[in-house]
Amino acid sequence: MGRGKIEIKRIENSTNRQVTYSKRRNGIIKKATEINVLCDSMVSVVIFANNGKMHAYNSPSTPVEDILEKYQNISGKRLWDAKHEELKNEIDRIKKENDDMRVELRHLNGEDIASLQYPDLSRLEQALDIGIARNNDRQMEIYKMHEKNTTMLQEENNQLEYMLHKQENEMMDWPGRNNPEERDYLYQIPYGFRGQPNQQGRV
Amino acid sequence: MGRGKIEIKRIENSTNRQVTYSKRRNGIIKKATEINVLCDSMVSVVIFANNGKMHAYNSPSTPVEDILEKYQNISGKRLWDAKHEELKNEIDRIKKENDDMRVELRHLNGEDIASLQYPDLSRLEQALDIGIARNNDRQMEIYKMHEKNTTMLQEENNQLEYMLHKQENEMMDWPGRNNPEERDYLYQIPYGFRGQPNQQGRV
DNA sequence: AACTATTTATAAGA
DNA sequence: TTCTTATAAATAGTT
Repeated sequence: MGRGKIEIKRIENSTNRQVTYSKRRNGIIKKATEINVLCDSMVSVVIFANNGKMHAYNSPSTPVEDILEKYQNISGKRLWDAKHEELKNEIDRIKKENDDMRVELRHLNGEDIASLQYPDLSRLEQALDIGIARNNDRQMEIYKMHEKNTTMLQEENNQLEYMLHKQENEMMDWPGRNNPEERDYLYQIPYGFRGQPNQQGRV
Repeated sequence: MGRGKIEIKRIENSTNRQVTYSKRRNGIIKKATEINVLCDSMVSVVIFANNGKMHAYNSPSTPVEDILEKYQNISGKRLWDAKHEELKNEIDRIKKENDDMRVELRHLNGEDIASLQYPDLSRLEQALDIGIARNNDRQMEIYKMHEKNTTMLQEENNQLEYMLHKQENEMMDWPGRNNPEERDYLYQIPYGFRGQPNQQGRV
């Protein structure tokens, strides 16, 4: 399209090439904007001239826009690689931490200790002893708490029984005192309403 | 360029839009190859159709080629994201594993157990007991080995002493038996040559 | 997917 | 570069 037909091969005349580049570059970018508008498609065009200068078109607000922008940025690839490298390094680091802990756990469970020698063994024993001691403390704590609760329940029970008997005695002088249904009434009162025993220390 | 002029705005007729897209897409890509050849420039064109399908052109052997290729690859963006996602998921997974082990380790060390209740506590105690037992076994094993080694050394010593006395007695009838220098000779024989005591069981 | 009348892009020239 | 313009190429509407 032009005054004459041209073969599609490198234009040797540098000035000519430069001019053609400029014209056709505009042409492509115009076409890109057009297809974007007409067909509602995302387009990205990047052209690097012979001299290194870059021109680009990105259809606006497309999901790829920023990504391609990053890539058009010279450091794009490196950024990507760096991110990967970073993530991989983190994985390696955590994996190592993981392995170390796994070994320690196995040792604490008494596995794989056939090769351990003295300083390590006694360190391990010490750790286990501390664990046992603290576990015992905690168990004792729970035991004491249970004991306390039991005592409290017992007290509650006593009080309950006392009230029951008091009620029975009082009912001797009331009408219906010989009616068993009425006497069972106390048992139907929900627990929470039967007076307020000390509730501190409950779990 | 066509039977009639069209306004550059979204083509509402879907079929029409699809056809126009297809034609113009080919046009742009043709132009891209042409400017690449004619002007020796690097070009990259990526077009995403409305329906999500992607077409792309990359001028061959440009420095950015492989970068953009990744993007122009249909799953390019998704691959990238997927790779990142994958790595991040792995990190999360390992981190979780890590945390679990850390908690277990702390529990075995008797830390953070103030909130533990019974089933867990006794399970922990059991694990610790097993650890202690195996640790003891190992320590006993090492102790026995030491004992054995000591016994062996003692035996060696006895044998050595025996040989020494035997030598002394024999030397009574030899010339130079009163020469102290000659009697010290035995002590200078390297240990390994003084007979062959049982060496099994050495560490 | 082909055709073709027209529009558009652009090669060459200024 | 930019403008001009003859002509090649692209493509809208049609089949």
